[in-house]
Amino acid sequence: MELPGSHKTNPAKAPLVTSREVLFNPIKTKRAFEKISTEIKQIIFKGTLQPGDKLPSEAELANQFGVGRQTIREALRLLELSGFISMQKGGAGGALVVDTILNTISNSFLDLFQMKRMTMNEVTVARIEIEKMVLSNVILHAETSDIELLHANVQRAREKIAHGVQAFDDNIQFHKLLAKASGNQVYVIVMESIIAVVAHFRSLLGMDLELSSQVVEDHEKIVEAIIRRDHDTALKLLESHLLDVDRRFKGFISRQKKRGRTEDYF
Amino acid sequence: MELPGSHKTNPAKAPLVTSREVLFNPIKTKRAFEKISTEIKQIIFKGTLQPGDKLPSEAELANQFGVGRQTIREALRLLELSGFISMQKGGAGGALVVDTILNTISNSFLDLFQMKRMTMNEVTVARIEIEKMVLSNVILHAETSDIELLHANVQRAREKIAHGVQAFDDNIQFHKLLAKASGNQVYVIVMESIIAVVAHFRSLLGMDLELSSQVVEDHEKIVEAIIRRDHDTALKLLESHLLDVDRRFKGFISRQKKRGRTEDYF
DNA sequence: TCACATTTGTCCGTATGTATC
DNA sequence: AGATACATACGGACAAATGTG
Repeated sequence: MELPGSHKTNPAKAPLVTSREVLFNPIKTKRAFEKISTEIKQIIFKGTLQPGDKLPSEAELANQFGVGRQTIREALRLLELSGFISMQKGGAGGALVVDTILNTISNSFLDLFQMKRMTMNEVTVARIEIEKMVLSNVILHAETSDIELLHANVQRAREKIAHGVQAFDDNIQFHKLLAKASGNQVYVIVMESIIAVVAHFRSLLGMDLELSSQVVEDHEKIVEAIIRRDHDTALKLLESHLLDVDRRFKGFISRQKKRGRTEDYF
Repeated sequence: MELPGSHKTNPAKAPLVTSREVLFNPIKTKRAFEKISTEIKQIIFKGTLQPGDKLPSEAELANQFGVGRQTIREALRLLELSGFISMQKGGAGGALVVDTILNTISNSFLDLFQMKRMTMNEVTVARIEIEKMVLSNVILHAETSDIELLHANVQRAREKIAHGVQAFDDNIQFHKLLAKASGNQVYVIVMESIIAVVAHFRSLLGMDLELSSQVVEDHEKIVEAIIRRDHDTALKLLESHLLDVDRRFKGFISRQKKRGRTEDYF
């Protein structure tokens, strides 16, 4: 791994224009830790540093970049929150290159919900349309291996229900697998984000075994329709499934409102 | 504003379970700056701190939380990158509460693209389907004020073209306005993210005036169809517009490949 | 099992640049 | 223009965690 040379106190504040085609240079003069963060990010983009690799220790990075350790640490915070590295304490610890960017996006999406920049109603409406679109793609060109994953998911969930255990995580996972089966990463990301909000919301409400059981049944029928490549039936099943879950959500809410809870999510 | 009391050296590592329904507490013991970050985030969620408000100075925050300034700084980095605050240096400076979460999501989405976790082809395919869906919503229930914004956008772009100036930003903005006109924030976010990738890609290629001009013409026709509430025509126009832009992208790429550039985006 | 080395996490003091009044 | 207040950054120090011999 190669890291750029050192330059203390930022001599003469050189332009340092490596990017091309940038009209109107950013107003904000980049701070040292930002430069270092983007520098390391570029190295990861280039593939020189890959998930699994380890960055040098903070002290060494400070040496190589010619800055203090505090600056390095703030740069690492950026990379960590962006999903590029994960920190590990102790002897053989350090900054490990990972790729959890997807997670980062879901978290920010959830932040938007908690900032009340979107309502649960908007999420539901968009979710139904998007998920139907995804399902169309799945039926058109899903690989059998992906369909098998869906099938396995439902089986696992069924067994849990049979043992009186909730299948919360599996039910969430089902929709992620659906997006994956579409073969388009963009859908995976969008679905993951939307599902994060739904999961958050559901965990606020609490789930009972009966609902979990109903959900698994719905999922099972959808998978069967997918296997038969029965486009229309699959879409109808999905829509009624999502609408049903939505109704249950709203039922929970209205019952809670009567007990004094006034948070409005819809 | 109220900030929690101080407690140095984390006495006895108390469970501190404020969240309900959390089975399997997180493996990673939260670090001080993470706790402080989520603490402040909660205050913002609650509405006690709103965009426009200012946080106390780093020194004061360090006092109130009973930690060192470095810890506060790292917490502020998290909040800054998450889009909750923006730092301002100088006399009356400090941490200003803002809401640029949307921006954060677009940036991460772009990161995924640069990590080659998705291809330009996937983006285009998903974009066409999603944007058609958005447009359907626009025609069904867009407010006239939103349609006027679309109209004004096209007019502004036309004037720029007439003066021989590119309308890059306006052309990008058009699609964001379209999402806004759908009335669903979820679509706004998804569109913003996808458009961020498209804009990045386009800036890599460079644009000529002729393309910009063609784009504006397409947009204008789409707006006209929206005003007439002509659903089918609008969707057809949009699809051919997006496919056309995609063809031009691919044309650029194949010409560049002949000149030795081998980056594969599709 | 125990000591040791390494590395992150945290604190303090200090200096500097910068925007505001 | 000068004073002030603040973020930015450096360096040294110690605590805590974790793997290793």
